[in-house]
Amino acid sequence: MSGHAARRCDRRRAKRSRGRADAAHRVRTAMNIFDDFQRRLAAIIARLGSEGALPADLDAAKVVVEPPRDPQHGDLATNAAMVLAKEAKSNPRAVAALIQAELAKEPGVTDVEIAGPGFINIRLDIALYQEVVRAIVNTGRDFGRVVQATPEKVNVEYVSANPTGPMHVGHGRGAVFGDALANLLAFAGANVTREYYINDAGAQVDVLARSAFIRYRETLGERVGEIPEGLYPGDYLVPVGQKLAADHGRALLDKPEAEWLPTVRHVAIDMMMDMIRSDLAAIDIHHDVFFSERSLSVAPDQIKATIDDLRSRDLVYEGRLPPPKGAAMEDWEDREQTLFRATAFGDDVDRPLLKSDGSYTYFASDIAYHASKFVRGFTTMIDVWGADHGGYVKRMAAAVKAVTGGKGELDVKLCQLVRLLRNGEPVKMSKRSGEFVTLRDVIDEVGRDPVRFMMLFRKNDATLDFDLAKVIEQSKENPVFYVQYAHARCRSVFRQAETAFPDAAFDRNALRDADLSILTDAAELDVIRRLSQFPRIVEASALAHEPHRVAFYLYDLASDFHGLWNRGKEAPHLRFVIETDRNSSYARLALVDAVTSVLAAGLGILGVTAPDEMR
RNA sequence: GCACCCGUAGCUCAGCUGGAUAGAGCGUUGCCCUCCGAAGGCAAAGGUCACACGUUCGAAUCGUGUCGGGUGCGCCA
Repeated sequence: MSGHAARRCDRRRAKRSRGRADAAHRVRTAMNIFDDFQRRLAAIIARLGSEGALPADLDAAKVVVEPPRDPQHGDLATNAAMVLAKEAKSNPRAVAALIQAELAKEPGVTDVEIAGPGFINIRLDIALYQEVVRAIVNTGRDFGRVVQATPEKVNVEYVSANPTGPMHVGHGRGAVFGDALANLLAFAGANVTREYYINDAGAQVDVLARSAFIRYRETLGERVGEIPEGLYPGDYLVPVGQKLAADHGRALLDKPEAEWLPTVRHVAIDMMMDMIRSDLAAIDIHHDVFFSERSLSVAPDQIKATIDDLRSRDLVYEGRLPPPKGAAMEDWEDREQTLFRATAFGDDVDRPLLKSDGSYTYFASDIAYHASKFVRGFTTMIDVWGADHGGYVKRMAAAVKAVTGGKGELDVKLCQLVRLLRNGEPVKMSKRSGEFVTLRDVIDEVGRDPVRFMMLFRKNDATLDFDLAKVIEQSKENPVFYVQYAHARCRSVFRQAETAFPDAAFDRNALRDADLSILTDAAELDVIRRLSQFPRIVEASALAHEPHRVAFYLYDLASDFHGLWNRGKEAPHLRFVIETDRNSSYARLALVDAVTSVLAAGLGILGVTAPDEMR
């Protein structure tokens, strides 16, 4: 399985607490002027409090420092006065005046003004921005990376496709999303484990085994005809049959199903997982842990242990369930069953743990699985599911609360459907015949980078149109190439520089000492401002578990850079490489180097390559 | 019937967890290559943020309700 759905209120709460924890033990490796001023502002508010100008111990939690939407308003804006006014029993503009006077004394601040209902707008010395460029040159691709003193252990479970056949494009979206999210959280300082839950225990893998057994008989010369209804018809099982024939000869043929099925199932699952792993490797996805559902119920039965534990706390009981209204339930049989008290944790109804034949429901296994995550030290769990499993989210969230005593946090990220198109026309897929467009087909046709980038260039909960023709188009219409092209152009500038200055070096050591004071043009500052925002984009997307924000940021950065590039056409003195002006060239190359690093770092988070040239 | 997701320019979508005059691409119109990569850039036009109340200094964003679209609703995973 792969699917599932989401949970809002808890997520908000989780984010707030996470934010506080982060601030407490976070160490940055690179400058973030927004955080910097956030801290300075907090200090000012505290100082005004201790001096009696403002009440002491004001709650500054809602104070933010952010870039104003309109650049006319300066470099930084804060809502501090408006947020604090009520608690200070004063009006916003009066509070603003107090803060304004203090902010104006801060180094690097050239102007502070009060605007509108009480915004405080701050203008910064250009030199401060120029130093951002130097900081990026110094830290390279680690600009924006966060190092936490005690990294939070995060488990990201993604893909988890049934080992019964090839992955389709929908799986691919979840796979890419989960992988980018894992990269992002790691970049933001978390200790991330990438996990795949193998659904190797249900009825579906028995169906897989029976399907493979037919291919086995076929390999041994039997005419099997059409694959019976209800079994997997795809010819990807032919190699499984061949493998069984090679290993067992005719030995399995005359045995009853009960005897051959475990063997066949085992071989089939292994081969399906090999195929899936290989497909994932083709888009550079590699999990740390492959967790077998079956392993939960063999040896010591962890599912039973989990249920027993919940029962001891009165969270499992025997009872009856009302039939769902509205949905067609003609075979509904009212019976007493074993139920998890999900309603005690916000779910709509209590949920069954045992099927009528006495075996565990999928949900029962999943509870034990998430209990295992908690036992292994993960308090933060992220599950990436398909949107068709939306109805499953509440019960899983309830289960995690129950099984972790409220200490574990689960965030389920749902990925909406992918519509596969070619030149705007839907690609036809027939599941019945076993012929459908697999993820591998798409990767082979368009390549890894377009698949990864386009899957991330949309919010995860919005449906995605994936056009096979457009994603390989090499034009501005295609964001993949637009961003990669910006990186290639950056590299091209350095090749140009080496030609213009054959005797010079342009490595980090040379660039970090450049005189950056000539970087004053509006287009240059646009790029630098954008660069300076990268750390807070990383932080915000990591907190929200939304890697698409990084993709959109990169698009904006690429756009700024292309704009700057073209300025050099109208205004030759703004060109990056000026043969007669070595100092200017060094400064501009430092800027280009910074753009290169941030583009590369961001693309790295998305798992997309940053090419040196694209000719 | 119930739950969750979505509704923003003609089209496809962003909107930094409540901020100031709501943005981008495509499409339309008009410009920019003897010049670091035109696979690029600049400009114009385009909006009742589905609708109605509410919360407050302030709402596309939060709450309630309505309408419209999607997904799901023991013994599938």
